[in-house]
Amino acid sequence: MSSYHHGNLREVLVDAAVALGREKGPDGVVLREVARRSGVSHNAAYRHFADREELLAEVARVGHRELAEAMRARARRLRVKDPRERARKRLRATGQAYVEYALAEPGLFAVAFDNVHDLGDLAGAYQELVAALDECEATGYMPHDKRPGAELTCWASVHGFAMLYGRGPLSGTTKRERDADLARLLDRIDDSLTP
Amino acid sequence: MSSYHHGNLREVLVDAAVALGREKGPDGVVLREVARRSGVSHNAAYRHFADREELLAEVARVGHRELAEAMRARARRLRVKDPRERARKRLRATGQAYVEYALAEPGLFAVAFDNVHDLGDLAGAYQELVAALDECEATGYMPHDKRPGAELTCWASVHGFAMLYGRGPLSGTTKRERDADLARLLDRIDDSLTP
DNA sequence: TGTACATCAGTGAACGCGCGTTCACTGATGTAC
DNA sequence: TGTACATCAGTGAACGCGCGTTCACTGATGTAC
Repeated sequence: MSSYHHGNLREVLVDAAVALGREKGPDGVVLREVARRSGVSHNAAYRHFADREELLAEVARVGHRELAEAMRARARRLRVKDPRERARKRLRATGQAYVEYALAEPGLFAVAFDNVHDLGDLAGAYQELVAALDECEATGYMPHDKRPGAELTCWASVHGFAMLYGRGPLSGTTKRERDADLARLLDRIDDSLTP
Repeated sequence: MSSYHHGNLREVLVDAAVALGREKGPDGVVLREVARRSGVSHNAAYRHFADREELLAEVARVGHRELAEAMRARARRLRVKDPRERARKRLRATGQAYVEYALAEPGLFAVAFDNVHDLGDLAGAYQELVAALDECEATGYMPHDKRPGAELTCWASVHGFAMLYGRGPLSGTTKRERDADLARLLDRIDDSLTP
């Protein structure tokens, strides 16, 4: 299978780098280890990437994509008829997916978060939040005057939660308790956006 | 001044390490650089600390102390008579101080946050938040059923904000806009905790 | 169909860097007598 | 008051580590004729 001319070494390298990112976070994505895992000499990567940073950016892109997809997937699963109730549930699902992805993939999430060069890098996830909030407003679940800037307050809450319970000071919390805390956080977001 | 036997080298080392932490964050606290800045050979620190981690823990303690003090100072400055209004303002002040410290001292904040070994390390700052929330409840500003777990939702919001606008993806925001966004975040926290 | 040759994708050795940590040491200090 | 000596707080050299990156190279591939 492995001829001298590899053919798809680039993909293999990215895969290995992503795996390292998952396991060890940003500092774990080390060129020499990536090469080792790809069964290739330690400088072969330079045929495909200018430097380490370029490879890391590729890993970050995978993280961005996965996060956005996790959020979309969860929204898609919703089966609620009443439009306002649907909007509410969708917003919750969005936040929940964000936190759960960050906690399930702390390494990759950290790489993704540390390597946002353009805000567009987060467009996928961000647009999912925007859409959820738009739906809340459109259905009348959220009053118009609460709409401006709602992205930022929601994002901050949910992101902070992920940090505190992920690598942070509350990482020792049991899953049971953490789930309850997350539910309460989402309740409070609801409260803050409704009259 | 500097005799061979230094006398207060330990303090000098901690000061240098704190300065490095402020400037460059956790990875910047490097034993050899600390020694260089203290005008001492690179292994002298081993007379005072078992290893790098022990020194880093000391830097973290300074961060914890400063954060707590910043929060206390801001609460002390309040001059409001009406008890409920005072409680409300105090909670805001607490959150604002947290964010402002994190943004003003990103390096030290990161060291402090990364080196929480015991939750008690954050006791100073945490108790300040607890006290503010207790006052909100005691004065009837916050209904009793919103009290449980309020620490966590407040902390998450404010911490997430600091992350997003600090080193994070929103670090490019102007101070003017950031202040407005923070004010709105605090508004929403208010909304979420009041009937 | 066969062959010369340019191009491409790998290799292996080496460089320079900075780090944390350990070791045997030495100069300064304080204390017992 | 002076001196021997234990103790302590520094020093300088060295080790081993792993990294990113560069260099001259070589083997494989595809193409032009």
